[in-house]
Amino acid sequence: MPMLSKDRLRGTLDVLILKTLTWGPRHGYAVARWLEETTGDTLTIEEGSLYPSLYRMEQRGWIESEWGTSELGRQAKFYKLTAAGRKQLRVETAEWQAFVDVVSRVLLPG
Amino acid sequence: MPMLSKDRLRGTLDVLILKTLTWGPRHGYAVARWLEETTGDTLTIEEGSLYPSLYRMEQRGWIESEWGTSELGRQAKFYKLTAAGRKQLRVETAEWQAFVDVVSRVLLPG
DNA sequence: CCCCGTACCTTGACAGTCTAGGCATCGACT
DNA sequence: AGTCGATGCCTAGACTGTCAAGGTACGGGG
Repeated sequence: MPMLSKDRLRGTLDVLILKTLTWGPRHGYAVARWLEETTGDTLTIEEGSLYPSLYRMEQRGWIESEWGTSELGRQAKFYKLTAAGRKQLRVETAEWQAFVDVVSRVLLPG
Repeated sequence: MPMLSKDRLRGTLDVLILKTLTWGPRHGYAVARWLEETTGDTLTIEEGSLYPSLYRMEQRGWIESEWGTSELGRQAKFYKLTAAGRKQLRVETAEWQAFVDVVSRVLLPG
C-alpha cells in the first residue's frame, strides 16, 4: 500500500478528531490510538500535531475538556464535543466530501 | 454547495497540475483556467500558488517548459510532463486514493 | 486614452504539520 | 533496586505551501 507523504493530514486532522469524539468523550492519547487503529496504521497522528489541534479546537469552542482518569488509572484530559463542534463537524464533512468529489473527477479515469 | 476553505488545496495542487498536463502541453495560465472550468469554479487556483508550484515541479524534473505563443498570440511558457512527472503522477494519484479511502472510512456513515 | 483580459512573476504573512525534545507515572522485567 | 517501555500531556523551532496583494508587459476595444 502506498506510503502517505508527510503533511497529508493538513486540513483534515481537526475533522477526524471531531468525528472520533462523536463516539463519546475520549482523551487525546486515546483519540490518536483510535484513529491509527481504525485506519490500519495508514494514518499516524503525531503528538506535535494532536495536542495543538485539541488546544485550537477548545479555544474555538468546538470541544470541551475535563481532567479524569483513564482506563489504566492515569490522569488524562477528556474531550467532548460541544454543539458548535457538532455543527463544525457537519460543515467540514460536507466540505471534505465536495472537495474529494471535485478532485476525484479531475484525477480519476471516467 | 459548500464553500471550500482556504488552504484545502494543500498537497493536491501539484498532482492536479500534473494531471492537467496529461492532455498535452499547456501554459500556466491555461492550466489554471482549465482546472477552474472543469471543477465548475469550485476550485480557484491562485496565481501565487500556481507559479511557485510550476517552478518547484520543474526543478524536480517532473515537468519541462518552453516558451511559445498562446492561442491568443501572447508569449507564454508551455509545460509538458517528463517521464519522471508521469511516474510522480501515478504515485501521487495512488496516495490520494488511499488517503481519501481511509479518511472517508472514518468520516462517512457506513 | 484608458481599461480590461491575458500571461508571468515576486514578496510577505500565515497556519498547521513535523521533528525532537521534556516531564511524570506505572508495571514488568532483569 | 534499577531499567525500560508504555501511557499521557506538553512545547519549541523548523519547514512548507498556500494566500493576498502587489508588479510587469502587451494587446484590443470602447
